[in-house]
Parts: sequence; structure tokens; C-alpha cells
Amino acid sequence: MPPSHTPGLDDGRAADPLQGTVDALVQLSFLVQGLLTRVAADHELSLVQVRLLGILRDRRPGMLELARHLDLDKSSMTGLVTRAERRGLVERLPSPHDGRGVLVGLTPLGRELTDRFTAEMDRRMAALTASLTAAEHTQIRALSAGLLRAAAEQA
Amino acid sequence: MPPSHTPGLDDGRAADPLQGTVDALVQLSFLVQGLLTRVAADHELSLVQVRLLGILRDRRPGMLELARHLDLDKSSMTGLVTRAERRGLVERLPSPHDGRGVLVGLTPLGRELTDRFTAEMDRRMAALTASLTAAEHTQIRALSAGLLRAAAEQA
DNA sequence: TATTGTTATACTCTATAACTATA
DNA sequence: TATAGTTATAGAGTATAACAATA
Repeated sequence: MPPSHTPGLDDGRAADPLQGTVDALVQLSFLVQGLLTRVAADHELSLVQVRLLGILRDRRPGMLELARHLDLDKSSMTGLVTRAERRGLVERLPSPHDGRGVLVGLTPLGRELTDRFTAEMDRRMAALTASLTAAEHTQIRALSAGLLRAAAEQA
Repeated sequence: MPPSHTPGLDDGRAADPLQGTVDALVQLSFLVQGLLTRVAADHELSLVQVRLLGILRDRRPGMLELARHLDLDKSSMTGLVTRAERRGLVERLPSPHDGRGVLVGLTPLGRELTDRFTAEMDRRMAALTASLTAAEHTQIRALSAGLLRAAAEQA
């Protein structure tokens, strides 16, 4: 792989057109993740907390299901949920069907924060993609869908 | 914002073509970062360690310069470099021009590991993009370059 | 016995504030 | 005084192993 693979390697001086596809995808991923991380931090959230809240927008899963979605060990979920609970963003509810289980759901405060984060992220991403043509928007969606499909097939 | 914003939200069932540009970019970024993280873990590296080693491939910066590149506080660098040093991947050298400073460089072992990581990452990304047409490869590079430029302009 | 979740423990990563040594 | 770097400390995030309670 050519020059970088990661940001921080190029100082901004390497906006070269010879950049390969791998570097393009890697650098783009760091750009988007950096934006996500900064907007999350502005809301006093970490990236994993944003993901947690995002999952809970339309579900009320148990701890194991959450762990699967986030690709974490179940033991890592306990602290993650507890910290979010301490901030009043989520709540643990006893599972009605299984005395061992708990269900995790958003509180109204958690939903508000999630919505505010999402709105701000949309705003920032819109600013970033403002200069793209309609054709380029279409390209992005198609390329992303294609690569996600390829990844799913490999798994 | 539509449905997700993050992976783990869609179960794989939401490969829908109505996905917006923001979601496309966010999901693509999680795909690439997930791959980076997994390949890094296969080499017993974290993402930030990969970035550190990547920076050192063609430089021998001081701690402050490293902190700037990685967007970390200088105090965070001490432990990061110390842990890498303990594993024999990098070394601290006294700065020849400044009695206070140290320069950080890759060891031969660190360079080997960096090269192995990079080769594996290339292999995995190549597998992912294997089915893309030449035109699509060009599109990715152009889109990435354009968005990185837009981000640079905003900063 | 198997499953759900927590606890105990240890490590990485990160920041803030205070410090040392050199410039 | 200012700068380069470390230390002390605190906290988030993660995993492994052992545990409790329920199925």
C-alpha cells in the first residue's frame, strides 16, 4: 500500500491523485469517523455510546443481543449500560418472559439526546457533501451498498 | 436521518436502496474501520498503534509532533510510545538538537510488523473491492479526494 | 445442564494538572 | 519564561474467568 493508510500520515500535503483505492477508502473512513467522534464528543458521548443509543432507537433488546450488535463481550455491556443508565439515557427493565434477563430501552432524555446528535451529524455531513452532484450522491450510495454486500457475502 | 447511522442497527436485513448519502458514508466508514480493527487485532495491535506505526514508517518525529498527528494530548503519547517500546516496536532516541526532546522511530521488528499488517490489510481490501469495475475504482478515489478536500476547506 | 447477566480483575487508551529539565 | 516530555490521577472501554440466578 502506498503512502498512508491512516490520516496523520499525510499532513494534508498528500492530496495526491495517485492515491489507491484502499487508501481512498481508509482515509474516507477516518474522515467520517473523525466527524462522528467529534460530534459525539460535543454531546459528551463516545462512539460506542452513540452506537448503543442508535440501536435502542427502535428496539428494546437484552444485554446479549446488544453485545452481538456491538460486537462486544457480554461483560463489556454491563459497564456500558450502567454508565448510560447513570446519566439517565437508558433504563434496564426486567424481561417479562425470562426471569434472568433485562431489557434495555431509551429514556425520554436518551431519545432527545440521540435526536439532537443525529440532527447535528446530518447537518455536518450535509455541509461536507454539499458540493457533490446528484450523480455523485447516487454513486456513493451504490458503492457503499455494493461494498457492504460484498462484506456480508464474505462473512 | 433515516434508519441507522451505525452498523448493528440493521442486522443485515436493511440493505435497502433508499439509504441516504449520510447513512451510506457512515456505514461504509464502519465497514472499513471494522476491517482495520480486526486486522490490527490479528496482529495484536490497536487502531491507534497502527496509526502510530504508520506515521513512523517514513519519519522520526518528537512526542509533540506525534501528538499533533494523532490528535492526542502529549501526555497520552507517553504511555502509547512506552507500550510500543516495551514490545520492541519503536524506540526513543535523544534529540540531537534539543536536550529536552526525544525522537521516536520504528525498530526493525516494528517495521516488519507494520509491513505485515499493511500487506494483510491490502489483501482484505482487495477481496472486498474485487468485484468493482475500473470505473467504480476511479469513482471511489475521486469521491474520497473530493470529500477530503471539502473537509480540509472547512477547517 | 445451559443460559443470562454481573462481578472481579487487568489492561489499553485518554485527558487534566502538576512536575522536571532544558532552552 | 517558555517548551518538551513525564508523572500522578481519574475515568471510559474492553476482555477473560468465575460467579449467581433462572431456565
